[in-house]
Amino acid sequence: MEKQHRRELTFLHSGDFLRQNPGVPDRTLDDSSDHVKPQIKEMDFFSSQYQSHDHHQESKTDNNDNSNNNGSSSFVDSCVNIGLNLLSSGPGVSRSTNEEKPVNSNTQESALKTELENLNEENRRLRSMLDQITKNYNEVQGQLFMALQKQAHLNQGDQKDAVNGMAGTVMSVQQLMDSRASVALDVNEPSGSDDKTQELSASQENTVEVVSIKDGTDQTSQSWGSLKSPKLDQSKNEEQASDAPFRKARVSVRARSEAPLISDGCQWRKYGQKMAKGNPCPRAYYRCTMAVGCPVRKQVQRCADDKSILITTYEGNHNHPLPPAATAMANTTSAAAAMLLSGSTKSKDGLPSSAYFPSLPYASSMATLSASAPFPTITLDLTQGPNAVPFLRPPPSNASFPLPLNGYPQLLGSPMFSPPKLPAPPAMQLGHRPTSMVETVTAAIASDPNFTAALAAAISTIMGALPRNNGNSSINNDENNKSSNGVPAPALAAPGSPQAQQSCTTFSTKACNNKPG
DNA sequence: CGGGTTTGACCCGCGC
DNA sequence: GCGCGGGTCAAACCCG
Repeated sequence: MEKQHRRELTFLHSGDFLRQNPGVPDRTLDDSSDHVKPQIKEMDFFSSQYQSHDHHQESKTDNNDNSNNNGSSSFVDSCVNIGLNLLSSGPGVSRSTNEEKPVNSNTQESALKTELENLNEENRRLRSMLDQITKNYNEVQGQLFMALQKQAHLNQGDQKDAVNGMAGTVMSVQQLMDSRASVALDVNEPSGSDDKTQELSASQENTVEVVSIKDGTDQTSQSWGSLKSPKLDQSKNEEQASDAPFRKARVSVRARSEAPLISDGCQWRKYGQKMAKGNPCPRAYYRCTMAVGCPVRKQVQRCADDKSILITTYEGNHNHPLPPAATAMANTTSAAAAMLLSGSTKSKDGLPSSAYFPSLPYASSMATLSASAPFPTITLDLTQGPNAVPFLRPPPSNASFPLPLNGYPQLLGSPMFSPPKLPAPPAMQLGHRPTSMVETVTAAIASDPNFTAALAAAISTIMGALPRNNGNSSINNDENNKSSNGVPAPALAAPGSPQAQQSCTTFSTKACNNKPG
């Protein structure tokens, strides 16, 4: 019976209103198995009304429930319209039926009562509808990612040889950060990766194809100034002014590769190089040159401990469409970043829990926060590849976010979904930017525990061989629910490099990373 | 010649 | 205030 709703969802979910329920994030895609909880936390204005009238409606409740279960399709159909009406007209939804009849007070009273009842009924229906839609939405989302994963597998199969592990390094930051949050995505190539692959070719279109929907509108990029030409200080100043406090979000990818540079689907221009303290290897600075003024920059540096590991750190938002190859990782990383920043998706420790990676049998998520880090950082450490032993780390004892992650709702330029979840802070309007489809999807993924699915998809690409068994496990609801409840966060990331240690949060597929000691 | 890289200088934030 | 380190700039250089 879900299918019937799916259609509605396809367009409904593009909006954010489904997301405005705090309750939703806790559920993941895979609701089917569990709870179709009638309780809807999301719509406050509904709930308030609902509560007040609930007793009235109890008798009717059953009817509605029945209709809900049985005649859902028609129900939903009508509800969609109703919802629209309701939004626009508020309390007057059904008023039109009986109004404007100046009568005596008694009549008015009765009329009001009738009206109230009607409203209550409608509220009930809307609630039910929302519930259904929410559920369906989650399901569709899950299916979507499953499909994407499958696609990724197929693609992987095609270019397995060429890509082999390389894909992992494919990445680009579609829209990372506006905020100071920093997300590190550590992707060390699977051991299979060959040294020969000098240029890591992006595995096209695998994975998160969904995201490949070009936005091109992203613009965002408030953070970094123009490409070179300091003269463009105007824009620079504006940008700085607008998001100076938020500009530090990052995604860093650790790839095990001998190649000096990772081809991630974007074009980069080197603008600087510097020796970093504590690392014999120089750090190179790159700017995205795929579009003029693209604010995205990246740093490339080899891990001091393991020079075979290439650490690529991305910063900024692309203000241009990305090739499929670039979008996959971009969205993953952005999702990670969003997740990090999304308070609701974190464990109470403020750390994303392992529950976020139920779909990664070989991945154990590590969430750590370094007090030394100037901003929250997520590190997805995938250095071990699929064969890595999956193990669950004991909950870290540290874990305490020095930074109020909730304070960065606009991360990744995903205002679309942020507002509903978080009280829209002024900053959001500040950095408001048109939300692209990509952003929307990304944000949707990110701000939801379902992020797991996205991550899984991307990682599947990265690793070049995602264990099929539970590609769909990504849609495990319970897991996510737990996570939001503060599941024992996995152990501290044991970043393989000093750099990684700087990161605040680390997700890793490595059993114990490449850390020698 | 245009675009990318190299590299020393400069700027800025932070800690002492 | 000073020094340090990270990040950026931009002239010089290289390459196709």
